[in-house]
Amino acid sequence: MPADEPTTLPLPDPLASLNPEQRQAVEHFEGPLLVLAGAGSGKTRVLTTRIAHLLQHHGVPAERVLAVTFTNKAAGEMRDRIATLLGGEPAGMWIGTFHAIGARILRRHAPRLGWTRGFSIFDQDQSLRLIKRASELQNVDPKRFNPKALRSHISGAKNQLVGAEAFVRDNEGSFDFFAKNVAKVYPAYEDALAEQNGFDFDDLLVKPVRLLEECPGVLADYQERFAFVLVDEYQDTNRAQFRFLELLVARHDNLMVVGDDDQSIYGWRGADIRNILDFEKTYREAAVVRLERNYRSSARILAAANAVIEHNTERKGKTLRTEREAGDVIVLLTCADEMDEARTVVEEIEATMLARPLLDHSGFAVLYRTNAQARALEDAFRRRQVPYQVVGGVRFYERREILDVLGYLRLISNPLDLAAFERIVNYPRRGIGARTLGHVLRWSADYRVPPLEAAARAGEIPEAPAAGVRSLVAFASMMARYRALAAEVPVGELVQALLEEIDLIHHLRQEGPEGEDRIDNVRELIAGALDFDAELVTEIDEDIRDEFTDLDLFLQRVALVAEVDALEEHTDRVTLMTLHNAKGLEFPVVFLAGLEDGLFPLSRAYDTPSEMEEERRLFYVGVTRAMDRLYLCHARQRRRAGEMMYGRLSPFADQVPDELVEARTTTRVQREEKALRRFQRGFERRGPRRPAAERSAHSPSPEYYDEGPDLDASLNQDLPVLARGARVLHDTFGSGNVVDVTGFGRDLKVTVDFDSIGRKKLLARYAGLKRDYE
DNA sequence: TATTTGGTTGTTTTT
DNA sequence: CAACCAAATA
Repeated sequence: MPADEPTTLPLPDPLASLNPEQRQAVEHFEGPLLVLAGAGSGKTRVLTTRIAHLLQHHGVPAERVLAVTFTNKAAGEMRDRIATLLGGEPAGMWIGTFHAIGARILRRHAPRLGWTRGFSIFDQDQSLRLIKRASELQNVDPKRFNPKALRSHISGAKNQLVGAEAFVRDNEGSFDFFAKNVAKVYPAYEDALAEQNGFDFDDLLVKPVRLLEECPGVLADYQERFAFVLVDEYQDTNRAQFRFLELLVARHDNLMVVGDDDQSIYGWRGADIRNILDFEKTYREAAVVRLERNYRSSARILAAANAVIEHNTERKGKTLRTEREAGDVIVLLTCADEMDEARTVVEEIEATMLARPLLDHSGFAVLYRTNAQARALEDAFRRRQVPYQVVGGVRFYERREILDVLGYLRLISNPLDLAAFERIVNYPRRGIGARTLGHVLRWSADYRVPPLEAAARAGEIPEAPAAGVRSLVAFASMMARYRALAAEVPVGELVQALLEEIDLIHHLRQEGPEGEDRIDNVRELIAGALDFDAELVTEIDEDIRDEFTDLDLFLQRVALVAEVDALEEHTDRVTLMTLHNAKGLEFPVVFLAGLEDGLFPLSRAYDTPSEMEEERRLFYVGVTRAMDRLYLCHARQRRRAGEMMYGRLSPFADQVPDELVEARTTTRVQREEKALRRFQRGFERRGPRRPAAERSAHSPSPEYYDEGPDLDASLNQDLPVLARGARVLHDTFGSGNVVDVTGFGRDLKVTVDFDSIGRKKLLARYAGLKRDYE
C-alpha cells in the first residue's frame, strides 16, 4: 500500500491467518491468561496481535497497556509490529524490559525513596568497586571473601526481595561464615549506593516494588493506568518481577503471560521456573492456551528437541508438532580439538553456501555454552575471511577505555558518583597519586563533602602536596566546565570536546599496538554519541524530560542496552554467540559447538538435578533455534583454562535418537584414527594376543574415548579410589569413608565421612586425598 | 609517583 | 592462558 493513500482502506484482518489456539489467545479479553508457547510457535505474533486486537476491537486506549519483553530489541520489534498492524504508532503504550520499566518509574518517583530523578544506574563494574570498598570499610577481607561472590549473593538476596535490614536480621548471627560477612557488606553497600545517588541493576526491579508497596497512592495510579499487562518470556521472571506484576495487576487481574517452561534458562540469576509452573495456582481463574504447533523447524530437528527435553521432570509437558517434512539429517560432528572444530564449522558454512545460493552468511549461527569458546571460532573465521559477528563476550560498554570515557560522562552527569571519580581523577595521568587521593577521599568522608567538591577545595586539605592540589583544582574546574556545557550542547559535541581536551586518543596511541583497537572503540563511542537521538529514550516521561540533559539521557540508554540489542540481522555475517543470547532468535543453519560432557553440560551441573535440567533446557533452546539444518559438534580434546581437557560426547547429544543423526568425523580425526589403527595392528602382530571379546571391551567406542585409566595413574598406588564406600586419607582430617562423588574432571567433588570430624564436601583436585590402607 | 614484575586467580550463562 | 593485583623498583 502506498504511503500517501488515505488510511480509509481496511487493514487485512490480522486474526484471519492465526491457527485456532493462537486465535483463542488473541481473543481472550479480561482475566488472567497463561499462554504456554513452545519454541517457534508464533508467540510474538500472538502478543502483538492481541495488543492490536485490544486496541481496535475492545477500544482499550494504548496508554493503558503495559508490555514487558526480555530485551530492548524485542521491545522495539514489538512496537514496530504493533504499529504495522494498527497502521500507526501505539502512542503512550509502555513496552520495555522489566529493568527499563523500573527505571522509568523511578525516574518519576525516586524522590519518594530519597534519590533524585537524576540518579545514576551503576553497572556491574561500578557495583563491584562499591562492594570492594564496603568490604574494606567493614573489615571484611576481600581476599577471603571474593567481592564477586559477595556481589552475587547480594544480588541474589535483592532478587528475592530480601532487603539489607532483613538480611542482617536473618544472618548476622549465622553459623554460615560467608552469609555472616555478606550481612556486614550488604548494608554498607546499600548506604554507598544511596550516598552516591545510584541504583544498581537489581534496584531497578527492587526499588519500584518497594515504592509500590510503600506508597498506596502511587500504586493505585499505576494499577488504574495499566488495565492490561502482557509479559513475554515469563519463565525467566524472578521473585521481584513476580511481585512487581502481582502488585500492578491486583486491581484488574488482566495479566497475560507468555512463556515456555522448557526454555527457562536463567535460574542462576534468580529466575524461578515455579512462576510459570504455578501460574494456574496463583491465578485460579486463569485461562490456559497451549501453542504446540511449530512453524520454524524441520520435523527431524523438532523430533530431536522433543526427545531430549523429555528427560526433564520439572515441566508442564508438551510436544511440539510441525507440518513440515523431515528435512535434512542432523549432523553429529566429531572433531580433534577446538581448532579443528572451528575450522570445520567454517568450511561447512562455505560448502553449504555453495550448495544453497539463496543463503547468505546471516543464515548461519554458531552457538556455544561459554564465551571463551568464541576465541578459537573467531580465529578460524578471520583466517578464512568469512564475515562474522560475535554477540557478547567482552561487552563493548565493559571495555576499559569505554569505561574510562563513561567515567567522565558519569561524573559530569552525577558529581556524587564516587566510582567514576576514582576511575578518572588520575586518568590520563595528571600526577594525582594514591597518597594524594587518599587524603582527598578521607577529607571528603570526614567533612561529608562530595569527592569532586573536595578536589576543588584541595587547598584546604592540610596534608595534600602542592603539586597534587594544583592538579586536583584544575581537574575539578574542568569537570565543572563540562557540567555547564552538558546543559547546553548535545552529548556528541560534549564527548568530542572533552576527549580533545584530555587528549585521550594521543594517550591511547602511546600504549602500543592494542592502543589502536582502543582508539577504534573510543571512536565508535563518539560516533554513537553523535548519532544519539534523545527521542529514542522512552524511559523518561515527557513531562519531566526537561529535567534531564542530553547527556543524562545518553547514559540512561547506555546503562540498559543489552548485547543482543546490538545484533544486526540480515547483515551477511555469521553470528557467533552464547546459547543464552540466542533465545528468541532463529537461523536456517545452526551449529552447536563444544558438546562435551563437562563443558555442556558444565561439570558443576552434576551437583544438582535441577541444574542439570536447566542445562538440558539450554540445549533445547539451542536445537530449536535451527530451521533447516543442525550440526552437533564436539571435540575430543580442548584447551580450557590453560590445561587440556579430554571430554566425551555430551549426554544431551547422546539423547538425540540415532536415526535422526548422521555421525561424521573431520578429516583430521580420520587421519588420526587411521594412524592409531596402524599402530594397533603393529602392536598386535608383535604383542601377546588377547581374546577378541576382551579387546573390544577395551577399545574405545567411537564416542567415548576417555575411558580406561591413564597408565601412569593406574600404577600409582597412592592414588585414592574415589568411589562410594572407599577409604581415603586426608592430611588434616584423617581417615574417612567416601559417601558421595559428584562432578568429574577438574570439578570432581567428594563427600567424605571423616572418622574424627564428620562429613565434609571437598574438591578432589584440591583436597590431596590419599588411599587409606587400613 | 610511575612502571614493571611476578604471583595469583579463575571460566557459566546476563538484564 | 589470560587478566588482575600487589609489591618491588626506578
